[in-house]
Amino acid sequence: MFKEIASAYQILGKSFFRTRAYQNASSIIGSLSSDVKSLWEESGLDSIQGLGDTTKSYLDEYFRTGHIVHFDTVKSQMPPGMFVLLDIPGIGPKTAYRLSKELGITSREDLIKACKQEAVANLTGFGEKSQSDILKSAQTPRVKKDRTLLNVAEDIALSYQKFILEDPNTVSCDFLGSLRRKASTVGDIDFSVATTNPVAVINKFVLYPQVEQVEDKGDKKASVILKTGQRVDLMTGDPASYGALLAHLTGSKLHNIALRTYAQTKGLSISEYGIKDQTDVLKTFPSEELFYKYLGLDFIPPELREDRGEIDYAKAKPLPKLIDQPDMRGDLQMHSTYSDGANTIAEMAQKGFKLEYEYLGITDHSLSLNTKTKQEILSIIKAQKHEIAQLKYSKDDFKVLLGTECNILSNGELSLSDEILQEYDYAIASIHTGFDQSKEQITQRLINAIINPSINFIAHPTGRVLLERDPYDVDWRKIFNYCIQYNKPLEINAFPSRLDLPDDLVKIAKDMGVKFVINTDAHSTVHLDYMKYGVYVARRGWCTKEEILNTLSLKGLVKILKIRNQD
DNA sequence: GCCGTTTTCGGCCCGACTGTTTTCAGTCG
Repeated sequence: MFKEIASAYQILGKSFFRTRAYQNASSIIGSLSSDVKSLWEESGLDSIQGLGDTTKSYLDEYFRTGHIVHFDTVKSQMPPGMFVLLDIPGIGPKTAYRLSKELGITSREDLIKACKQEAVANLTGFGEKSQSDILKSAQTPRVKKDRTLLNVAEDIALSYQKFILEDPNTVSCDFLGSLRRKASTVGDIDFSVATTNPVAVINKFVLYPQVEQVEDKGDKKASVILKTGQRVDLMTGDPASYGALLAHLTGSKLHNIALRTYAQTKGLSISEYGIKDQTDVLKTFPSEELFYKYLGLDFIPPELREDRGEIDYAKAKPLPKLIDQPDMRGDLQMHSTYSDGANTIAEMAQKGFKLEYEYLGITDHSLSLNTKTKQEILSIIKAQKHEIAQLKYSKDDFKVLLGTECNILSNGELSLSDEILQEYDYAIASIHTGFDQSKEQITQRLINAIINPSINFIAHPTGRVLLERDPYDVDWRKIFNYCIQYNKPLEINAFPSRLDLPDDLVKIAKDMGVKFVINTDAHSTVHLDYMKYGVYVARRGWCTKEEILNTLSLKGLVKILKIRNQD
């Protein structure tokens, strides 16, 4: 909606900067990891940087009434159909306006017809080439999903990177954009290459066997579409000035804008080639470290480059030392053949040992007292404990814990009694049913679990499944306060389709004082390798190892997390 | 419309690529 109003303002000749403010609002809202309506309900949007009073009042109006009167008024002054055309790549506000105004086009189909009838090429300012480009673009079916899960994008990018590195002209090759910032989902897959022979590298780039079609190919950059549907962009740069190129293309867009605005206050102008001072002399930087240093800033890790205050922070003091994957000493949520896992407890444990963890917790889904008697459940727990006791490892400080993932039922109760829960070394609680309940109901269900002394932490707190299922409605500020009061951490679920809590809620919770555990929720030994994705989320939430409890030794963990049966 | 290390007015990120309008406008990232 904000993007549409920006387009309309552009046509109406409103101030360029006012127009851009609407584009910025659209970018800011689009770059949030959480749903803007949830944030509105939490805090009145004050936690979002960059939205001014006007924008916030429009959002407020929208969430209260379902529409924005001012927006309706503005849009009614535009030809109908203009906004539909804005979705077509290559068509911006001016083009959309002219096509809908002068040719009466109101749909993609109209546009295709007009191109075929040569009507577009006859407009002044348009020619045959424009017409055929527009036709092609309009006929290209919308991609099924415009974003890809981070782990999928990473796998694709690693193979592609290997291919690019085969070319002797490639000095180095890096990921860029949302992929490098480790965002939970990735749009385009972006690469940069440092080279003194960009043409050779670009020629290699387009020959990758997985390429379906080459979209653009110039002297400096190229774009292709893969058979799997993703768009991949390559940007090349000279090794001597590669630092500024990396910074420019890593973004985010909002970070770049903030960085350039900051540079201006020092009389400096930043581009992907380097930094110019007031005498217009370009200074170049082979590395990003030198680039940020020249600006008087602490090096900003890519995960923090989201314009969430990182520039002010890097100016004033060193940025927090973010948690790193080697800090992780254990994994506390996974499933075995006792529930829906593919591997046995022994196999999961063996893999955890190989990952050099100090401890690992098996947390099969809880059995229900509806289908099993208490005695049956207790005997299964006994069997699991026996199986764990038989495990032997070359290092005697590796420990396998027995936990359970207990359902928070729709009526707010837990699926197991306290008496049974106490048999486990620890218990985690999570919601698997009743997703559609009201915010009050879901919040209360989570609170019930948090205040229960048998529950050690809450797993995948928002319930979202990326690209598939929205999170349920929760009063997060209230939950975070309960977590602090009852000393209960929240899980950062590392499973790539969950990544839950989302990074922006992690930052809010962290700032309030909430602690976390990062777990894979593995359903097979292979999934235990997903830990890194949870670490990325924690990094994007500004977490140091101090906020993540499973960076502690077993002894420390037992004490802080109140793990049972560990004398 | 937004915002503050020249702060409540006056400025606002920077460049590549493309097509067409021979010098620039539109779109994109």
